[in-house]
Amino acid sequence: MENDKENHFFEPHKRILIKTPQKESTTPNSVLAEIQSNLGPLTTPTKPKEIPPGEPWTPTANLKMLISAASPEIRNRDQKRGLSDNRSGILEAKDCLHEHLSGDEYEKSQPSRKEKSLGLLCHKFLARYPNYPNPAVNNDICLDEVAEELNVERRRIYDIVNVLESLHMVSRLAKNRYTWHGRHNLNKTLGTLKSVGMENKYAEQIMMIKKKEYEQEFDFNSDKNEEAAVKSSFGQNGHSDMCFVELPGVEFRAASVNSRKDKSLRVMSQKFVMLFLVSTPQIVSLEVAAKILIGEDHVEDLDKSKFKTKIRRLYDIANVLSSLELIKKVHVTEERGRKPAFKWTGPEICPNSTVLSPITSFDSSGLEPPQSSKEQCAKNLFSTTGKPSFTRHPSLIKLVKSIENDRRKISSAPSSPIKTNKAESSLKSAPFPSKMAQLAAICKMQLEEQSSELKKVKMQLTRPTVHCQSLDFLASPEPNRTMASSQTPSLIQPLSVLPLIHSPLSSAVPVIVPHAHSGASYAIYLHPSQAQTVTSPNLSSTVHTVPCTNVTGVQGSTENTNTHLLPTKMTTEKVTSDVVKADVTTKPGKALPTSEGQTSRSDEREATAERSLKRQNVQEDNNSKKKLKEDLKGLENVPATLFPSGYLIPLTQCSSLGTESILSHKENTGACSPTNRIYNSPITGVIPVTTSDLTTVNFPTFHVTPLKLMVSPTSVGTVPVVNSPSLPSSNHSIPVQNPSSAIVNFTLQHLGLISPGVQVSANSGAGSIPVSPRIELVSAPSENTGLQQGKVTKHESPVPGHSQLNGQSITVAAGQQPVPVTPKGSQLVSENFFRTPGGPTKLLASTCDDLDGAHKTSLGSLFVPQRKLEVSTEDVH
DNA sequence: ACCTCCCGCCATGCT
DNA sequence: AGCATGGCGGGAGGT
Repeated sequence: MENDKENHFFEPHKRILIKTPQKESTTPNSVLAEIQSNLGPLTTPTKPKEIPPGEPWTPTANLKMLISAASPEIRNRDQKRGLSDNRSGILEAKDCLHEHLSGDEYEKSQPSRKEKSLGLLCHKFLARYPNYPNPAVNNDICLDEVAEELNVERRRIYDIVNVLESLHMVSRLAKNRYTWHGRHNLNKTLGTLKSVGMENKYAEQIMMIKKKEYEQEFDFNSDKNEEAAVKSSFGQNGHSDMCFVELPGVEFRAASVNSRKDKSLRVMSQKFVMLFLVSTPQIVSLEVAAKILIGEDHVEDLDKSKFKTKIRRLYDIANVLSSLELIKKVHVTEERGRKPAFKWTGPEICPNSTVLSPITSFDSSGLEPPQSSKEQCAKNLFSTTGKPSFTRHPSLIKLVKSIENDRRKISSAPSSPIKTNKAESSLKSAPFPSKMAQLAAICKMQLEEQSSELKKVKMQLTRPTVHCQSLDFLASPEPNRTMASSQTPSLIQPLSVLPLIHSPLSSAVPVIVPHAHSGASYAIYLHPSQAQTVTSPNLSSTVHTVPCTNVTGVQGSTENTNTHLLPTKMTTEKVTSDVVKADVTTKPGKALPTSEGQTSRSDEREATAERSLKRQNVQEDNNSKKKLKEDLKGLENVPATLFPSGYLIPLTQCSSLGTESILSHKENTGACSPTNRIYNSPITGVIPVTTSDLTTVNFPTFHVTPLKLMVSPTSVGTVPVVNSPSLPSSNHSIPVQNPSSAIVNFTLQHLGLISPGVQVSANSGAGSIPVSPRIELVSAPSENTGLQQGKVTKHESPVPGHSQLNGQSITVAAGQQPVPVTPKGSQLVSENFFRTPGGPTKLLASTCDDLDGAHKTSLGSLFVPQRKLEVSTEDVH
């Protein structure tokens, strides 16, 4: 397989035409082997649709089918034979088939349903391309060819590609053509998604739903409160729509494509992934996922049909994700019964962070010609192309300038798809010692920054919410608690709260986000509503998360790290890039409710904006926009694009390289990410924590309690200790920490598993986790394994053995997995590559809030009521 | 009987 | 108009 992949490398697309006998294809993947410079006509060949079975003249078709059904290897072999024989070979092919099968059998031989499963198809698809494609090579994918080669309808290929696209493993080049990026961007993408998920408070939503269920079981207040809560959690508005989250450098190039509004499968896929990334146990049941996904759209109509449809779609997505080895099917056994669920087996990810890019960031500036701001937005802002110019912006000013430049570039940049190079970048990346180290460093930096920021925050009163980065610059104050906020609000008021905004600045909603993280700066417009929401006074919550801790402590050697380390100051100085964070754009206020779109491409953004406007009356936009603009100006010249509500708009920026650079910027911004997060969430009822506290430790704010959950006093008391934020990522050492500890305690107590007095603590500081934690972790072994596998192995084997776990049941409470695994080792490299391929691409949206997300996440985890779930892993397929 | 989810109709929207 | 996309849900295979 591997070999094949590599081979494919060069020949991403090759089509196998029946006509052509490709003897040559001796290579295992003969199919792939051919490289056709020409892809076939753009027009799609007719669907391969199945050939009517049995038709005499279509033996080949049958053959194909059979082959496709067969394992790739077999397939190849057969092909070789059959094909080699040649066209006439058709007969032979038949013969071959027939060898094993006689007439009836022959029919039977037709692929069974399973053989046609999307998962299997996806494996075949993935087998065609290397996990880490050489950017230098042609990695184009011709959908028609693939469909033909795999003997499936093109429709099915879309299903696969859409999911891959959601992970930025492929990007659309043009009509029928996609570019294969493999896993180079995966970690980054996942980091971004995690950040976005945090922003959206998915963890909270999950908790809400679980809680609800839990309550129902017990007949607590079940109905009333729960539903209300749930709805509320989803957003008062009704929901937050998320836009497709794009990464810099990986955007949709084809304008046409972009335009499509739906993308639902893509968006669903991203959301689904977010759920895993954000939830503590990292196990998400289809039911919960469907509810959340539906909820966003329409909480109210949970009609059955809709639910069923959603589930169907989730299965489709899950099959692809399973093929990618990012998730694995398991069953969660609750009192009610067994429910299908999936467990994340992919790499652990730090919010945004991800791997840093190596040090240098590139300036995008100059690259592209200016365009109108709209265009920029629309097209996305980041241009990837850039060359690597390093931009360290010591000061904001510089950032601003750079941003402007970027902006120009962007604007100017044609939408045309372009990819550029990148090989070099990859090379560059190579130098870095280890991604891990970098990551670790990053994490540290972030943490430090966060702490520092928190302090600052204390000082300051409030700040606009803008998610992220910008805050730093702006300065903001609030501690945030994202977590707290999330919890509280979510439960009660759900997301509506958004971010916030206390600060004076806040009034002016628009904020520019320097985008430190992403690298690109975004302008965000808040909806009036948001603003309102935001306003809540709140306190602080404390939590700050440490996103990346998990990274294992390794320090990064990278420069970045150092910079990050610099504590403080939000400022710009940190050159390094952080991670991924930047990429994601979040919605400003986003919280769930309102609007939401996070990042999206410009197009989407616009669309989203429109939607939101429609939904809500747009009123505010103008004002907010104006404000924003003003703010922006004030900040810098940076031109901001306006978008209605809550979207982040990238102001400028960098190309993929830029991304990194962007990151650096972000960093500059200051650890913003963490900080920002904090700020962002406005939490309502959260327990205020002093900043200092925050800085010091993560306090999870456990405010959670407010939730309707019934938290016992004791639990509450405990809560403070725990801090969620840190947990998630950090922890290796202390897995237990989870934010959820409080929850756990709560749960355990209720369950009677533990005495009230006992609580599981997850103190961040202490880190130690007492007994109960273990419980939570129980599942870990398997998980870890999975994770590791995923990370490490990813390359080739498409499917690492999942099966081991089969049948095992694990109790999971809520813990995250502490997997030490380094987050993507490949990242560095990949990023580089990334850039290359995507070169010119622009990012659409980037989200900032990683940090916030982290907090949220942790919060979310806290809540999770799952008291105990038994998870049985089974291999699927 | 339920879980999965394949299949392909048909709407949508770009060319 | 034609074609590329992909939403959607009927209904069948698997257990």
